[in-house]
Amino acid sequence: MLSERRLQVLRAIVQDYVGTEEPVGSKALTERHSLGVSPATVRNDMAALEDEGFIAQPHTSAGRIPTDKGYRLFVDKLAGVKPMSAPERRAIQNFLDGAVDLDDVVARTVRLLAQLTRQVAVVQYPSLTRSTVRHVELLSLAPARVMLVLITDTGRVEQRMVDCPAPFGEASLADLRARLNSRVAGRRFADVPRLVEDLPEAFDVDDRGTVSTVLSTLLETLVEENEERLMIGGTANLTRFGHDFPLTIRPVLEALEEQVVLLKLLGEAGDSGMTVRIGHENAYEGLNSTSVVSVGYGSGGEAVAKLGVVGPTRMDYPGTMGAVRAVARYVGQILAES
Amino acid sequence: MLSERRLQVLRAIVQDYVGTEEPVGSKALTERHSLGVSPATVRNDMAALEDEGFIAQPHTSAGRIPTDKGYRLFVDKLAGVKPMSAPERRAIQNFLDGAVDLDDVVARTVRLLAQLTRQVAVVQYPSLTRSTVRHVELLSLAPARVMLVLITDTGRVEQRMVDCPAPFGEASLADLRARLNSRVAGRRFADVPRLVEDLPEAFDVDDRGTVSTVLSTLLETLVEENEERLMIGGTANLTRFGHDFPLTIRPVLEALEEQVVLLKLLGEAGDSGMTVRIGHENAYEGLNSTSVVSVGYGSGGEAVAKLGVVGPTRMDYPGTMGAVRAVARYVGQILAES
DNA sequence: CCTGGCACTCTGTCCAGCCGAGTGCCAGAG
DNA sequence: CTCTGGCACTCGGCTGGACAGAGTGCCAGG
Repeated sequence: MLSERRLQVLRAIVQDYVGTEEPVGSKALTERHSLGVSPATVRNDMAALEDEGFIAQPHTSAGRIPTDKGYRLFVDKLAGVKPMSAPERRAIQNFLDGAVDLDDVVARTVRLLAQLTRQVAVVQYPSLTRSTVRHVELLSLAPARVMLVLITDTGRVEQRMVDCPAPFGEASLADLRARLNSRVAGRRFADVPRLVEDLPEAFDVDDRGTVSTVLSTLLETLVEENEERLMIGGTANLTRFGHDFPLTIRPVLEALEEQVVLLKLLGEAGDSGMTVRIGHENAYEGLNSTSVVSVGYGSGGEAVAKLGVVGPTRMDYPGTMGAVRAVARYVGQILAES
Repeated sequence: MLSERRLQVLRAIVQDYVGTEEPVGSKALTERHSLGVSPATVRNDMAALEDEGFIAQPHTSAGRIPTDKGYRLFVDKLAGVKPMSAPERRAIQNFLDGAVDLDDVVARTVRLLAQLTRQVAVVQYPSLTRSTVRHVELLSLAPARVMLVLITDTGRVEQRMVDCPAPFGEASLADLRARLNSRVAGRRFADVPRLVEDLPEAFDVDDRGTVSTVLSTLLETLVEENEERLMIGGTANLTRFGHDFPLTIRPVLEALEEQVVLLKLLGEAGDSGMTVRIGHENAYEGLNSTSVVSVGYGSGGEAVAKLGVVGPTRMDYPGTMGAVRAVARYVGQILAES
């Protein structure tokens, strides 16, 4: 096991490297942190840390930089989450309070996170399946054409066109609308399939085909992967990545465009509490030199979606984690109010 | 006026520079294009073109590169729009045909444009004010809380929460819904303010306040600037910009994040036909080294919104213009069908 | 008006050499 | 057993000079 001082050395290395973006040497360390020992001792400690794989040298005779494993230890044991200051918290709240609808909430959240962390922000829309049905609306657009609109308690709205196999009268439509809402309103979307299973049976034979079509469109809308949406922002912050970034930035931008990749990334993160994935811990190759900090948010106790940031492994973990947590908390409040 | 040959020289310079990304010299030009004259002659022509401001040298004794003015002349006089090939057109159509709703249409369009042009794609959602009302829905969420949902003929859906000054009964709500739809359904959003002006008068005194509140929320939703949305994609293509791009890419990413800037940019472009803005012709400073190719699209004859691409001034104008035009045409078709 | 020739300019690159930061190891002190 | 100071060594990055290559402008002649 590593001695207390060696852990302190590691902490100092991470902090300095995050600050200066340059490999840190033994002498600089003793000058900037009062470790109470000489550079030579620190050198021995560094050699030990390197043996254990927590730090590495870019070249012989350069300072050390933390490895992914080093950051991991730092995040798990050596650093806490830095809480936001009171003015920061107020600013967050004010900024989010002005939103007019869910799109606006998500858009503002993305901007806010990107600004606070100076990194790329990712915010998932509240999941349909984990939300509650507020209302299902059916509109007749043509004799055999219906628009289906789903509204959740988090304010999310989805619409789908349905081409009916047979003309569908206004009366039948109203009937279906009423029956549907009385069964599912206030219930969780996840339960909807079960709740509407036998609905066609209540209708005339003529209408059953149409009712089934409408219901199957409804169920399709709820299929995971299709129903997940997200918004990203702050990509301009990628330019602060490093000096070599033509090669670094490219795969990251590509990953960000692939919503599937991002959704998977967020999906893999733990469901409760904050998750930090460092460098190679990310399954997607393009993100091997980035860290992802994510957390679930929701209107009540349960998370309805996730949000987080993507940044260089060399990031200010305590600060970033603090910002992510605070934003998630306030977004949850906003959603609960709406 | 420039002689025919000098225009050909300019065309050749633009083509070569776009292809190689390197300043082009007189010798290379005569080798790659059969101009029928010697390098020395071309040198004289180049000197003339430089005097007129169409080309420039990065340094003394380097080849020439086109200026913004040079590209302008190229686009206006020397190059046409390269039509898409039949297979390309089929691919576009197939790709867009799979969309399930408007968000999906826009998302697919962005991806498609980005892939075809290998540049950053920008697609504006169909403008509310230029669309036609398909339906206005009102949902009672609480005694004094109403959700307003607008649906356009282009498939766009907007929702807003309305806090009513007084409780509003189901009957009144149904009444308002019916009256509202009978007045505005099928009409253009731009006409809505005029059409609903006197609506409160038809209601009981008790309900007038609520009706007015609902209507003013409806009108606010239609205010330009708020109602415009857009989607961007293909930012990873920015990495192909140039070798120096830490500085180049940054302001572009920032501009892309500022939706206001982009909307203004698209708004300034001519309403009909394709618009090409080259380098400094763009009012926004961050985009001074990029060109923007945009065109309106719509379900019928009239444009309901715009789409386009943002790329380096050194871009393949004929090909880009061809792709943008073709995509706009097919998106229009898709919207007309839905 | 076009062409071939010529002198000139400038950039990018390559190489050598130097400096500085940082390391590893060792012997000695506490 | 741990810490410290000293010392030799390594290596990357910067500097300066030299060089080659590409391209230009100009001029005299066809």
